[in-house]
Amino acid sequence: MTIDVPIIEQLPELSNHDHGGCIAKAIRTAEQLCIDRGARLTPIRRKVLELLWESHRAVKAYDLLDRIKPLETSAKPATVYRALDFLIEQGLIHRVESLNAFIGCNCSDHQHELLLLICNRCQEVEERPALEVMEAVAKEIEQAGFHVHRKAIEIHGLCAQCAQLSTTGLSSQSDLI
Amino acid sequence: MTIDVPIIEQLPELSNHDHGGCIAKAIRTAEQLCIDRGARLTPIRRKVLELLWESHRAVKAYDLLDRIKPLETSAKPATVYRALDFLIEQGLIHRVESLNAFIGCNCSDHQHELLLLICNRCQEVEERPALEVMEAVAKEIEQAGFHVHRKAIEIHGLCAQCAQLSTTGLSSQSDLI
DNA sequence: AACATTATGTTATATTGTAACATTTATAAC
DNA sequence: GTTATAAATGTTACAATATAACATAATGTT
Repeated sequence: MTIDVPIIEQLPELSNHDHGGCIAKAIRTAEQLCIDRGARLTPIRRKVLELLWESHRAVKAYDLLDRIKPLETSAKPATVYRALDFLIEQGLIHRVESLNAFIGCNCSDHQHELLLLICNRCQEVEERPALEVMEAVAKEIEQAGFHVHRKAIEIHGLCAQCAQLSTTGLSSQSDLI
Repeated sequence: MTIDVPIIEQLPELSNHDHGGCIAKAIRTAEQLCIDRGARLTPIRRKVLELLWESHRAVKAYDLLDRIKPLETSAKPATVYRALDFLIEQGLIHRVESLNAFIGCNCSDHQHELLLLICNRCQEVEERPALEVMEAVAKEIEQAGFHVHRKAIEIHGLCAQCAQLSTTGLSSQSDLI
């Protein structure tokens, strides 16, 4: 006999901050930004953004779809991918290339060149502007005569808290990806 | 009436170097490395490696499969993915996360932390050790208390030669990805 | 030769993402 | 307000990417 608990419930929740504040702020920011740009944060787009902000984990498109279906019975893959496309265009979310997944973007100053720290244990993703990294990348690129359109800098490993757990012997075997 | 030419034939070939040398060297290196480690560079694995070295472009798994099928009629997706897994484990190729594709690795000294410059026009991928970038990343990560397993640093844009073509007005419209 | 290990064959299916066209909803022009 | 236009969504179908599970074959070890 097994107990059928969604995997997400089994993961450690390390965002021990007022996450409600994160969500509220993200939505408010998105609303204002869309107003300023004359872009339309429709109910579907808004819902996808909210779902992405329910945690600091990257979420897969079909997981979003499963969450939306009960609310919007007509939702299909295209529904979700279109909303994601819109949110990416507006810089409100990021695609995590190495996970085929998406996260809300909290770059306060709309600086969209950043480094993602992806924890293989708790699955949380931290965005860091990492200005010195960006400068070093810019230099390297200039040397190569390359002209940048887009950067994806994704680091996998263990976040500080999960690394702590590992050294204290509480780790599972699944953190060595 | 259309002429049915494989897309790869329509792309500019900018690797105007002795590419045969690249291939030969890569295979020789792989052979020696596998001997040293007691790993088996079987015909399938070797063929996949050779195909990845036919250009400096990232190649998709199913394109590899199409190329292998005529030679190994029993080849299936798993055939290719297993070979790719092996080659990645051995550090002989890279997965390009942002393309879901693969390239031969030429890090001479088996330094496998590197930056990929991916040209959106000619599709060529340049690996660069980018030591200063890696140092900056290491610092940033240390500040975050993060423990690295794996890095994916992928820059999309135009390589020097394609950028040149763009400014001289020979560009297509498809290079702004 | 017998056994264990590794690699490959094979079937089926899961996951991720797009194309194409129809319909609806919102915005702009009159 | 009605009409024209554009934007967004609905819908169907499918393409592209990837893995699981188990069977068979090849290789290495004793």
